[in-house]
Amino acid sequence: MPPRSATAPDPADASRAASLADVAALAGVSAGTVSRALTRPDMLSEATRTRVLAAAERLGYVANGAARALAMRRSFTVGAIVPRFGRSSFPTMVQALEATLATEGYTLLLSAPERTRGHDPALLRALLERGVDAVALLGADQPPAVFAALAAHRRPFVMMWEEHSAEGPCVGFDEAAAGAQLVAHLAGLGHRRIGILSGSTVDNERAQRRLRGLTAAIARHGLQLHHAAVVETETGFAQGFAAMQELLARRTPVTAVVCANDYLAGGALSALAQAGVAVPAQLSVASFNDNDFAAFTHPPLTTVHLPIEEIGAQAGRVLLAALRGDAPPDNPLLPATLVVRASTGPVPG
Amino acid sequence: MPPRSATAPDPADASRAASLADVAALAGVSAGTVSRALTRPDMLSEATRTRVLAAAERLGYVANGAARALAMRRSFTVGAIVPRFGRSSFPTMVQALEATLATEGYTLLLSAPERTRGHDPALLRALLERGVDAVALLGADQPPAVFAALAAHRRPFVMMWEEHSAEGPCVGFDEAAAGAQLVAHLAGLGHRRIGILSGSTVDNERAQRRLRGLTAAIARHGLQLHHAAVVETETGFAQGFAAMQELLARRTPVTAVVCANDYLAGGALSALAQAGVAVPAQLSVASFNDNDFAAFTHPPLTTVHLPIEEIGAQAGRVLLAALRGDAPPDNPLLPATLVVRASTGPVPG
DNA sequence: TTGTATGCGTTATCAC
DNA sequence: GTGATAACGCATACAA
Repeated sequence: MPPRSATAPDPADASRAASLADVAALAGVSAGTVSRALTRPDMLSEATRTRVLAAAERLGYVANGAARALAMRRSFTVGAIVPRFGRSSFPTMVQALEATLATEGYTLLLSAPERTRGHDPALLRALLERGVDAVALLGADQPPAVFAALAAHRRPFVMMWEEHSAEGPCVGFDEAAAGAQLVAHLAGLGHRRIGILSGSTVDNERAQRRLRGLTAAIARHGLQLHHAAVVETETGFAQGFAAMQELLARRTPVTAVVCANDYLAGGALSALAQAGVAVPAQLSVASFNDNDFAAFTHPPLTTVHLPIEEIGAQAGRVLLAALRGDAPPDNPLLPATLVVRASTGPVPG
Repeated sequence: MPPRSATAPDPADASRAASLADVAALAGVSAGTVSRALTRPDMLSEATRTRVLAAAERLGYVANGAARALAMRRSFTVGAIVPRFGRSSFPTMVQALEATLATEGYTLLLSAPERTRGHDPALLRALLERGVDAVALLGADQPPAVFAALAAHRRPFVMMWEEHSAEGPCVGFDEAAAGAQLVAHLAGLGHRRIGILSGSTVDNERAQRRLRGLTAAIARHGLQLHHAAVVETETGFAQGFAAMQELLARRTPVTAVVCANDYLAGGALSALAQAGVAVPAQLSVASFNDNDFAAFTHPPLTTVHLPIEEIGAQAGRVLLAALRGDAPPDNPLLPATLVVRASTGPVPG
């Protein structure tokens, strides 16, 4: 609910923006005709259409979306709630979402709350008030009120970066399979003792799932994972740097480390370089690749590559189909790809 | 203009969302009273207020923003057009903008076009149709039609990441001063021959200004800049990697390289490490710091630090002041700070 | 093909 | 303090 305190920029400005009626007057037709000229050009005669269009052009007419939304009961706007937006790979995803929605005339209304506001149901409410036709969410880990509100307002929605949910359609990749690829690769190289640099799992289902997938795969391969070899930290270059320093300080006898993302891994590699630990001669490092610079660290990182942009694009397609009333598109888990690079090698000794 | 082809999700759904009238009926009051209960609680008697609020709660009432925008002639929405969003430091800036606007109840309507759509006046038109009360732009390098439309619709606007413009208020930092700090630092270390890894200047005023500032400072210090020592490339880790390889291949006798941002610099450092060039023993590297991981590369980068988030926050303040009808806030160029780290050192030999 | 009339859900201006 | 009532600007069903 917007505050009532603010004062309007031009409360009672004499010259307001041109309306349909203004255009109609100038063109010498009725308002209805102008409306049709703009939205169903083929319903008009060539002559009046060009006359109306010229008038609209001359007045610099821009439709009033609020009035249109009110009349049509739809806004051609899609809301997205993406917390912790500024420090992540999400912008890429969101841009892809935006591009896909734009193909059918939809505009993205982005809610990019800071962490603390991340799960505030008021965010969705704000979006609904804005009249969004559909909503894209990050993950399925939402307050029940969110799904209730979505259902009450009959708004199609999709959960991005999520595998499955009883609540509705999800777009994501198979985290467990991705982690398993990483672990299998390391196991194949002979590594038995593996460390993990995990993203912070508090209040973050995605980080939790990623960590679970890794530990499960490690167990499946009969490898060892000392809890002292798992460092959990916020995502980021700096955090990866510190986390690796922490891991080194603990002197756990791991021969390989898996990082939950390439920001972390980049920082970790820097810490290793600074500490004089040779990669992969003394320690192998592998990582999930969220941000596409894994290939350009030194040494280049072995990663599982995740199609981030594709999540946004696919999420857009899911929503568009729902908005059209079409059957939902094929929506499989997106495949993650193992890319072996120089940062992993055989066990030392 | 949205396409007319799409069909509504629930064209004539029997149970539509609760409206003011519904709440009024349930509470046994008039619609006007409900409106007041929601937006000016103090104008009502304690009794009716609680009754109305309870009714609204029970019906899960959410205001219709389109109707409100139509009646109030304002939407409490601010538009932002930020091209090339996915691969940059802009998300940080946008999140700060969003946070600042949220303090006064405004929502951000983000237009994040790909490069090719970046200067399309249709983007602004879409935002205006959506009824935004104000607009944040990236840079002053906009088609004239943009400023004309903004003026015609009397929409306050601000240009982010921009120093000065006759068109309106700008928020940015002093690129030339920042570059000068970098060059002065290198000159002080004895470097005479300097190379530059620039962002792509085609169609990018910010990259151009950054490059100009650097070359001017280099000239001022009487240093040498061979044109062969300037490599221009898209921003990104991968691009920095390739650009540095290119620079090395050219065998220009530079002793220091300045990178236009830390993504580029990170890639460049990786290329140097891979090529066996010691930093800074054989080559010094310094950089603009857009993304805050300069401290964690190996070696850590000497940078000028740019307060990216502050741009968004300040831009938000400028807009809010204009929306309030207040005088514009003090809006000085944001200061850039030189941070000397291990990647720069004296001239070899 | 075009004009007319009505409704969309709020806010705001009056009366009471 | 509260209830009618008139905009707000557009889309659309229906009439012409």
